[in-house]
Formats: sequence, structure tokens, C-alpha cells
Amino acid sequence: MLKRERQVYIVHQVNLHNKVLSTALSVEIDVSEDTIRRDLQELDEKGKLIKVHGGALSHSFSNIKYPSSKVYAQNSKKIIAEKAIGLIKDKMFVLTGGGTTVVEMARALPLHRSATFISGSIPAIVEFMNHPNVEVIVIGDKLSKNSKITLGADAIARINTLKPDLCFLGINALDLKNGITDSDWDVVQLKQAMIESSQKVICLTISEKINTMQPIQVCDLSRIDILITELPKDDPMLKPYVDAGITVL
Amino acid sequence: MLKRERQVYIVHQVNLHNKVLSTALSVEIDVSEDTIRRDLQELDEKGKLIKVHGGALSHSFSNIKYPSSKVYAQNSKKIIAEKAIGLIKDKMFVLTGGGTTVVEMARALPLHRSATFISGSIPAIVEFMNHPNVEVIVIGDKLSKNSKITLGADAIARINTLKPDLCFLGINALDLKNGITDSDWDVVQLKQAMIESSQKVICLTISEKINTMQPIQVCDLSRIDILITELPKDDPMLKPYVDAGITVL
DNA sequence: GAGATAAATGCGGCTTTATGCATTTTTTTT
DNA sequence: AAAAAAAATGCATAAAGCCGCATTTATCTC
Repeated sequence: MLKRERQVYIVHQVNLHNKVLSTALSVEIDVSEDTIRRDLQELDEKGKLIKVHGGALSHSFSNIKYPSSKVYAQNSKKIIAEKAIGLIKDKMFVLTGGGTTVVEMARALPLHRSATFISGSIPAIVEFMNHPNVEVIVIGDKLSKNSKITLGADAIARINTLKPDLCFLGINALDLKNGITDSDWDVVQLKQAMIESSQKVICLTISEKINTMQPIQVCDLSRIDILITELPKDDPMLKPYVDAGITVL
Repeated sequence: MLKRERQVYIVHQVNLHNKVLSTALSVEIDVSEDTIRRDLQELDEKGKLIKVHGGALSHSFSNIKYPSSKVYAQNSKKIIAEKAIGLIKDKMFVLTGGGTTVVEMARALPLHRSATFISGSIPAIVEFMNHPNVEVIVIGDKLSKNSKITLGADAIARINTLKPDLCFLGINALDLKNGITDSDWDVVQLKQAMIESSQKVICLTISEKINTMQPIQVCDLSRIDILITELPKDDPMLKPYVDAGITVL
């Protein structure tokens, strides 16, 4: 591959994904990382991208600082996201539901982590799409405008054919007696399918939603493997859940 | 082989493959590399190609295939989008491919229009998702990071079960002899399925891509019902396509 | 169509460019 | 603070490019 050709390709990738990793480009194009680094250097000097440790960013990306200002309980969700990310190891298959917490997680995922994410949540997909090292499987079906996830028989059927390592579920209500509960019939169906198919179920929620309930049960406590909130794991509020056998992070 | 002849051949190769190597041309035409270099030099000066270390690239390589400036051809795409929207009536089922032109169309869709859009293009889905009156069906499958659309057997299988009224296809190359052509195998498979399933195929493209070709054929001209470009319908460039029986808007 | 003239080509040598590797330094992550 | 990953630095090598010149090939003129 010609040098110029390669550089055009790199710029293209940067514009497309907003960020690239030197290592990823190196294997993709099959040249040494040194060469990639030199390319990034030159392209940076030409102002086509911004070189950073480990790769490069597009201008548009760095200009648009995270505009996620109006998301409720942003900080809590960032804490949750950080904890959740620790569970994701390279090469894992990860199923995710919808909700802002999952989006936060997608954003915070380190650039070098390579995993496959399966999701029907459009905002989450958009984030994963911009990550240089993850593969994304989109669960198709009718798009629910409220929740911005795909819902329906097709989605459920597809999920049933999968056996992901992890399932990250943003939840709206959790209590000791009823487990996970929710208010939307279709969403409940989908969540049930997700829980059934997964090896490990990880619930993400801000503490506010703990010990609250909604009209429809998704599953009871015993199906939850790990619970992640913004609280420290020894917070008294979480004690009953630890006692119920759930790993709390 | 005469010099002129050789240079014509080189330009042809560059247009065809977007890139040529001096060494390859040298053995192909059986002249010294010096000669090739001198040819490339001249052709570069004449603006027919871009000479680089080791060979040459076509202009389209850096301009069309990997647009460097974001707003490139933005206006043209808005014009195309406006024309395309005129075809969408309430209650229609509309299948759309990927590409910025389709996204432009989604943005320009009047708020009161109520239709169902089926798509695997994430950027398009995001636009439709924010529209108050359209329903969105997401085509699921593995997400291609390059094109930001879902690609694969699942997507094709799903499309085959549909009979949408319209299919909007952003295309990369169109010429009289070969019809629609493209450069990515999986994308071609998907486009073929889309074309097959749809009642009416509408091609969207900026005029720059007309009379260009890429290595893989998607379908020939006869499958196209409507062609939309930024040019007025009576532009001489489009005449051959009108003569071929395509409705040009 | 033969010879003159100009253009085109190939080759040897020398220079520049591109790339990868080894080593040291810096940055990041745990 | 230690370990791991990435970057910088210097160097070796091979490929590509360039210059000038000899030779061949095409074009023009009579």
C-alpha cells in the first residue's frame, strides 16, 4: 500500500470513527506501528487529525466536548459505568439493554478493549460504532421512540439464539420482594429474553431506584448475578441484596 | 506501444483501480520504470492523476471515495434530498440504504409526514428516530464500521421478507454500460437484496459519481426506476439515462 | 522514401524516501 | 510503586527517484 494511500485511509478512518488506535491501524494495514505513528505525526502537522497517545482523534470529536449535560444523575452514572467496564474482558460477547447508563458505559470503554457488543439500543450502538476496537451486532426490530431501543418478536427471537458472556441491564426498579420490575410490557418481554439467554446478568442502576417497584415483574432477585450502583459496595442500603447472594460492586 | 497510447492506458488504469504502482505498470507495458515515472510526471502536471512515491492515485481516491471536507457536496445533497422527499407519501413503507444523501433526506423530511422507514443505516435511523411521525424498523445484523450500516445474511434475509413501496439507494458509481457498481462485496449483496424486494428503486447520487465505475456490479440500468441528482432533469449529462428509460428528477 | 531532426527511452551512478528494528524514554494502567 | 504499553530516537536497508548521457524511435522535410 502506498504511503499516500495509507494516509488517506487513516484520515478517512478518523473522520468515520472519530478515533483510531495505532495498534488497530497497524494490523489493519499491515505495517509497523512505527509507520503508523509517523503517518499520524505528519497528518497531525498537516492539521488533518489530532495525534494522541495510542492513536488519533478527529477535530470534530475534540471540538464537541461531551454535550451530555442534561442527563439526569450524570455523575452517578459515570461511576456506575466505570465499575461496569471492569467486568468486560477482551473477546467477550456482551449484550446490553437501553438506557443512559449503558451509553455512559459505552463512552467510557477504553480504546484498547476489544469485545463484541450486541444491542438494540440506538444511542448505545452509536457510541460503540465510534469505538475503534469493538464489533457491534445490531438487534433489529421496530424502534421504540420512547426508549430508543428495538422491541418486538424479532428482537426476542434473535436474542434467544445468542449466549452472551455478559448482559448489562439498566433497570428502572428493584426491590427485595419482586426483584426487577418495569412498566412497559414490551420492554419486559425483551429484558426477560436477555436475562434468559445470558451467562451472567449485571444490573446497572442509580441507588434512587433501589427499593422501588413498578407494575410488571421482569424477574426475581435470584436471576441477578451482579448489581452495580454509584454507592460503595458496603453501603447499608445494599446490605439486603448482598445477603440475598448478589455480588454488589 | 506509443507514448500517447501508453498514457491513455495508464489514465484508464488509474480511473479503474484508483491507484497504480510504477513497478506493476512497468512490467505490464514492458517499459522501464523511468519511462513510467516520466509518464506519471506528465499526467500529474496535466492534472489527470496524482503522482506519489511508488505510483499514482486518482483524484477520486482522495476526493470522492474519502471526502476530506465534511461539507463537501453538502448543498448538492440537500437538493437531492428535497427532490427525493417529494416521492414519499403518507403511509408508505420506505426502505433506505446508507450514505449521507439518505441522512440528508431523513433530516429534510417534513414533520407532518407519517411513513414507515426500514433501514440498517445507523445515522439514518438516528434521524428518523427524532422525527415525530415516522415509524422506524431497524434491520439488524453485524454493524459495518466503514459504512455504518448493518450487513450480512440476517439483514438480507429480513429484507427479503419485505415488499416496501420505495427503496432509496445512495450509490457510489453509475454508468451506462455497467449500471450501479460498488467496491464492497457485502454492501453489494445487501443492495441487491434491497433492489429485488422493492417495488420502486430510486437512486440518489451527486452528479460527480455519474459515469464512473467500481469493480463490482450491483445491478444494471434497467432495474433503476428513478434517478435523482442535484442537476436539473434536462441536463445533457443525464440525457443517456433518460433515453435508457429511467425517470430522472 | 531517405536523411535530418527532435523526441523518447533505457541505463549507470548517486541521492532521497520509506520502513522496520533495537534501544531508551515517557506515559498509562494497575 | 511496579509493570505494561506507547513513543521517541538512531540506525540499517531496500526501494524509488533523479540526473545526464548514449541509443533508439518517431516525425518532418525535401
